[in-house]
Amino acid sequence: MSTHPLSADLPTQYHHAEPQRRWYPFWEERGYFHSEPDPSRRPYTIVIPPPNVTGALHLGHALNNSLQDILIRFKRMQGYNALWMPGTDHAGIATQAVVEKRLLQEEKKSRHDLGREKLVERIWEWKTEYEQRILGQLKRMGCSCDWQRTRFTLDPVCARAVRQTFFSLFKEKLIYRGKRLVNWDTFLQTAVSDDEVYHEPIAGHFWHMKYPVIDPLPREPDHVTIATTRPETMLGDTAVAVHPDPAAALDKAEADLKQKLAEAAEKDRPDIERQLAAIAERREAMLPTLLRLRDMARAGRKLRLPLLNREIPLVADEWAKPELGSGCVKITPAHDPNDYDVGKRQKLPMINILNPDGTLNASAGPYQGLTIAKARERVVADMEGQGLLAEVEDREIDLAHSDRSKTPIEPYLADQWFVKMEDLAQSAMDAVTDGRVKIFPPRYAQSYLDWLGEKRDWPVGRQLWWGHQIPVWTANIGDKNACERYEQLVRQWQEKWPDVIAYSLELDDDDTLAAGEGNLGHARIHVCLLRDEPLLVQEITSHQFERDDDVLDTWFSSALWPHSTLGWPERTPELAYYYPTSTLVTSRDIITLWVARMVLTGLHNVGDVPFREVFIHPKILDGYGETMSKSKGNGVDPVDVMDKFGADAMRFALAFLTTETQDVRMPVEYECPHCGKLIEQTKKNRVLPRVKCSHCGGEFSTQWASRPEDTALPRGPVVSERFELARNFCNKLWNAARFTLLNLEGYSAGPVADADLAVEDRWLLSRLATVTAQATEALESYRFSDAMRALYEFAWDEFCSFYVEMVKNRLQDPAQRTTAQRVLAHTLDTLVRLLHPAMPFLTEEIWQRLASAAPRRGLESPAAPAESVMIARWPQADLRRQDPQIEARFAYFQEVLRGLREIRSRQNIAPKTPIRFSARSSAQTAELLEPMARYFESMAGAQAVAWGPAASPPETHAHVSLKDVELYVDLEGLIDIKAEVARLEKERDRLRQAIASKEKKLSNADFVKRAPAEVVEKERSSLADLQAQAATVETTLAKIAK
RNA sequence: GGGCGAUUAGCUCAGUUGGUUAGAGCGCCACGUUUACACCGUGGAUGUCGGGGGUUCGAGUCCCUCAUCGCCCACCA
Repeated sequence: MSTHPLSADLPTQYHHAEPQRRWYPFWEERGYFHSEPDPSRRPYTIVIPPPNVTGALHLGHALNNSLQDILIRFKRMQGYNALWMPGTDHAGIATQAVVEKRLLQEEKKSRHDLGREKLVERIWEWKTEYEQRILGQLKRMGCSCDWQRTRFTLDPVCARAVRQTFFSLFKEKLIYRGKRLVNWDTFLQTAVSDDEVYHEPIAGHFWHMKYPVIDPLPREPDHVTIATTRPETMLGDTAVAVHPDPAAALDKAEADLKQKLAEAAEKDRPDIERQLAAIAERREAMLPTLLRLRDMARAGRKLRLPLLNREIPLVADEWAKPELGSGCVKITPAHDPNDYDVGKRQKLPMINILNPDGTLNASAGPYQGLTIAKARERVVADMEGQGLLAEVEDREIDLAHSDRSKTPIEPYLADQWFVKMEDLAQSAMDAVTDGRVKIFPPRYAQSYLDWLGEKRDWPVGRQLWWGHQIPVWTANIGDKNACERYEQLVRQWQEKWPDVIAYSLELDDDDTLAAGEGNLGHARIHVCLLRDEPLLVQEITSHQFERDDDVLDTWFSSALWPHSTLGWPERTPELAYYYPTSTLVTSRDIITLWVARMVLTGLHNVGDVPFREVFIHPKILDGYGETMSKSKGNGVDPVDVMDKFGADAMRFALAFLTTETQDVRMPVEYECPHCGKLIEQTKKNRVLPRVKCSHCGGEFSTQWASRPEDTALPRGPVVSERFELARNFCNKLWNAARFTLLNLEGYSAGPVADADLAVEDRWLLSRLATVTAQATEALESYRFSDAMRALYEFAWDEFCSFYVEMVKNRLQDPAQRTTAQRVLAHTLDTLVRLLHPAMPFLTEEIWQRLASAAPRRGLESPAAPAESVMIARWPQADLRRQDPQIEARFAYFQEVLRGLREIRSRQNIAPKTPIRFSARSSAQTAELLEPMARYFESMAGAQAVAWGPAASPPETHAHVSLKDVELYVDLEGLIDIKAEVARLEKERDRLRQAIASKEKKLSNADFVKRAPAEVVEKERSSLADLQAQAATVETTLAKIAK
């Protein structure tokens, strides 16, 4: 139709770039993204999981945000007042680490060279750059966020919420000071969180060392043996423990093992039996010694800590397991969490032996100043020199490393602020168990509940500079009098600045704890300020209060996100209207870190849950099944995908892949900018800033390029064939629209009477009603893949492959053209609305073009369409149009059509050669099929000569057996006997096999007796069918053979 | 060590409450430019549904077990 006036403007391929550029500003300018509280309408609200400003978004984010936008657009079309609250997260350590790393690389400076203020300034610059980039990526994706409300977790609105939350928790004594083992990164000189630590097995040793007993009595051992993988920590030892009742402990261990043995599988038994034997042996060999040591511990006997010559007690504590090692364990309270507990129970001193840079401090005596590695060597050598090294075993150790610096982690205990979780956790658990918060898929509720159920207190401090600084000022207290003085002082301040200051006292657990340089434990008073009242700050600092250097865990501010973004603690209209929000869309790895904490802070601060429903979506994995992350280099920039395939294709593909159980595997390739060929992305090349094309040898840069010599190269985008299905679908839809538009000449709107509808119209409208209902239901229950699949199949297989083909004739017929146009326009209109949430740009492009070709649309009472599909009404499933009889007719029609085409194909009959056929079937089926005769002509070039039970095969024919229909094509002068015989023999074999299997089933007396009668009946009739088919095939074969 | 999930065509995945001969897309083979679309159309080939056991008249689907992979949590003197 190259002569059509519109065709020049309608290329045969959909070009995504132009519509993407055009329609986003169109929507934004009209304010469609913006929402204001409006009590007359129901709100639907989503708060974005704020992306980290660490770097650009990857495909995982693209998935997360595509789904949110699909929901928001869907609900907006359904008439909800839809708000999608956007924003970004400061992401504490992650962001600080990337900026520090860059500082080191580019300027060879550490953060200490720069100082706190300057570093934070640098991070803000980074944040500004990446926030822009992230928001730009979201816009390119078509996200319909209310940008006027964009928040950042460090902006004043969020900061105020953080401050208020911290203050009230502090005041309620839900924030307290405690000791916690921190993962100290000696390279970055900062603590890193547990999830930024990875374990790597390295070859290490297990050293057995002897600690002499001081003045052993007769019959007492003169030393105890302990074992360790970290011998240098002995310098911080303050006791050795032995079990208080080793005999009972051994009994229990034995009983447990026996229990296990009883339940164990055959192959595990030898191992358990070995362990049991070991315990028996131990009881024999070691129990007397352990009992004696226990008695010595009770008697308060002391050991001499070698090398430092410190006296340390032998204590009785259950932490020492008689079934392990020597049965005795060294206690280093300041460097091991379990030992810390022992230390507290036994009131032991706690000696920190480390400096922040990982060297040993003064507590290490002669080893002061050494690095840990050096100290380890020296300690081992010195112990050996004194004859105190009993044994060295080789052993593989799972050593903790910092994810940021790749250096080993040194654990030590430090003062930390904790949030007491007992009641808060319980409230969050209740919210899920009683259904106020629903989690989809439901199995994830389990991990949520399990994690909260442990009610572990939440350490909220981080030794960083980037974040919300903890609003606590601390003064050391010298003595009891000073304590009273301070309390009095604070009370005065409280009178002067009511509700702005709270305080707490931190007293030593025990005055006998060792104090001094580098050691833990002294009394302090803490004050927490709701805001930085200048006079008050001046006042407290003048009394030797110093502000805590640490900042809050980044999750502390994100925990408040649903209410802080709405203005809490102000009682804003937004908070009243939009809170609780409707749906949270996130990934499973932060259910505990984030989702659970939002629920508990929401309940604590606002008194209600933050959201009604949580949808947990799959994770995007690379071709190796690994999650995408920056450190692995396997992240894919959605912009690459959108450049090549378009935003609509990317969104549709991601939603199409979002099933309930399966992660999304996404093997990717580089596309060479020189030759256009694809190069597989491997573990090796995915981290490189430049890659050499294996086809043409040309070099190109990747997303990791930062040096000028790399960025100067042409960029090789990362692509994946997994988007092709969606890209092709976009094109298919575009062409369906193109066909419609090219055929709407002379279109006039007007009501369409049922009597005017052709059979294919009624079929299409019936299917459309069903698909509308399916898609709506699927989206409402977060079954994105089902929704996309239903629409894809309807659009492609039904609308394009059948309806469009069938309607072509009628469009040529002036008498039928009008109705055909109206149905066509209406269906495209509906389909475009259904697809809009997933494919916003393409659907808007079609919508706008359709608006000029068919300015009024609809079957019953045509009306002008909305000015944008984005604000058009979501289609209502018109269930009255569902017509099972028509659908049954079509099922037969499609089958016969397929049969005709199959015969044509296997007989190599040219498409233009007309054929004639007979279809033998029941009268009922014939009645359904007969009216379709003209479509067999137009769509398969086949003319029907006979229908019904009496239809007989022509002399020479090709045959195919369909459900309820025997189809014969007259092959007079056309037959390819060889092809037909081969085909029929194959068919015969297949039928024989099926018959045999059915007969076997039906000859099974149990089956006939026990299976429901209808199932048996179905099997019987199906067998009869198969036998009839087989008979026909046999006769045909016999005939042809002649 | 505990928990969750996965394992179905060469690849990536669907498969409702167990019930005819297990599906899709890509890829592959053959044919085809039929006036929306080659990012297309028509047809075709391709599966011991991870292994083993069990329940059942009947198992891809339910139970047990083993294996492999992934994720979460805990621990590692």
